Amino acid sequence: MEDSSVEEITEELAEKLNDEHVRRLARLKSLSDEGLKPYPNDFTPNITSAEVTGRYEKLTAEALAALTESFSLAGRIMAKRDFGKASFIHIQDRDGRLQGYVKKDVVGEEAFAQFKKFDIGDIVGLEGTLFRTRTGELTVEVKTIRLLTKGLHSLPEKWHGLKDVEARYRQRYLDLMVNPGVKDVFIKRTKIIRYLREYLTNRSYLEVETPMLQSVYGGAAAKPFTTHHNTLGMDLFLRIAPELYLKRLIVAGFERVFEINRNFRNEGISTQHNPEFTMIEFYEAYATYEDLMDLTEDMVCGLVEELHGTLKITYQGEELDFSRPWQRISVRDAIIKYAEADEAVFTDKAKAAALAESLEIPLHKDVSHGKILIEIFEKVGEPEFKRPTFVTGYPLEVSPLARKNESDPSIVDRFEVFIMGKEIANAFSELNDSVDQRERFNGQLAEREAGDDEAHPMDMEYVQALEYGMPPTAGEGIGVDRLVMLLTDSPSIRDVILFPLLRKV
RNA sequence: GAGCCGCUAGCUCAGCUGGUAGAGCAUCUGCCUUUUAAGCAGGUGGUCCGGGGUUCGAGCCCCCGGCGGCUCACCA
Repeated sequence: MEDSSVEEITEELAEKLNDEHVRRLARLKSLSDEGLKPYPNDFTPNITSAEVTGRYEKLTAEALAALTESFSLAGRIMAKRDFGKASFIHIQDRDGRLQGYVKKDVVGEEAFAQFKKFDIGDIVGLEGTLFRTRTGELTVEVKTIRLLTKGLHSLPEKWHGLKDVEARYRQRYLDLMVNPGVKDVFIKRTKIIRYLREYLTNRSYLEVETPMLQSVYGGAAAKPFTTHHNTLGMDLFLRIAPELYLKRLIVAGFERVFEINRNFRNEGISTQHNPEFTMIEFYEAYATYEDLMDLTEDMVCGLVEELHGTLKITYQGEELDFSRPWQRISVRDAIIKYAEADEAVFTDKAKAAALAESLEIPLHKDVSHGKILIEIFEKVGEPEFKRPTFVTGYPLEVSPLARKNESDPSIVDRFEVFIMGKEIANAFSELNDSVDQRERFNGQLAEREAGDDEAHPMDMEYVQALEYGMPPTAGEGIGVDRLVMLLTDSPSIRDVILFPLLRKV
């Protein structure tokens, strides 16, 4: 029972594995044969490396020598420098690294002989007191050290780390283990999400969860993933957005709800797109899209300041200034300005189509006027908005869930936020007129039949919910991954998703 | 989906005009009780992404395929 988990190294096995793997298995076997439990779970550290550094880094060598307190730490051996009868190791735990000094005449002959069989990559538990080395490094003088888990592979190189991009994604644990900074990105990601959650919670928003498996998908223009429920014998979609369910909850009377969760869109993969990505969507009754502009500025600026201590940050070598007020421009003005378009394109669909053609924008047959305009905007306008910009005045036809503008019925009360040329947020005053909503869905059906397979599907149950009365409401979605990219200076969405989707090997 | 680039030891990378595989780190042996990319001396380690082809001979040239990155297209 003692070593049942330690494999015998047969010739057949050794042939399959590389030399290092075989050597480490042999060491584990040998330690186990000497009576060491190979995978113990009875070691409890009482401090972490960062806590040690935080508390004792400033103490002089003399002050440390006077200290009698003993500490126990656990972590992975990241470096080992042997000196015959002594050795320096660095162990890494969740919040940092700390050096340990293992001396034969301190730990004893037998323990030292065992320690010699420990390798870089092994997880150990150690106990000892603190001292400062001649070169000034705060170090644990190790009194006892135990193997907690054997590592059977050598770690990536100590100096260059793990560079191979594919390996970094497929074996993210190695990336996180050996590449400095990667952990920080994901810690920041968590802080960002926590900030957003607290910000809305403090404004009396209720965090909810709505279905990811849906029999009718909606809330965005995108192609869905399909799946199947065996017992119900029913095909289902993975949601492309939570929108229609969150608004049902506004009908229900929650008045302020939000959800932070994954959406799934069956479309291209790029540095800006992962098939599953995280959105925060929030809905507030008795608010308008203009209220949400203020909220967005306030929330994002607060976040940037909390994370960076300033509103001026650097993204990929360019300065990015979040200072308020953010620039505002309408789709119409952006097209006039950046496409140098004639006003007639807004009233004359043929002229809009001609402009699109001159910009080499491919359009399918029977495309709506509004869709043409938005395509033109995306081509010429989007890349221009480096600093945070609210774009308003979206065409009705591309906004089937948004409230019509009162003075211009060809547009809706909607904005998107662009930063560094990328869409970060999308918000609007919600359409709460059920009759209008039904007509808009019918319009989308026509678009679908005309060949737009991302047109919004009809959702009669949603219309029925609106019929019971949804208070005037404004709602917004923010692409969390993209926000994290900006705030962690990451060029690819895969840098901010722990396990991005890859083809299977 | 298209174009370009990449894939060589566990990791980071060299490899000329086609001539039979190399370095550093890791690892092994020896020396070494305050080092930190420890040091010194000497070793081991390869499905050169896979499959075909050309050639006396292919890591290198040609064809097919795989995986990844970037750009473009679609999308957030």
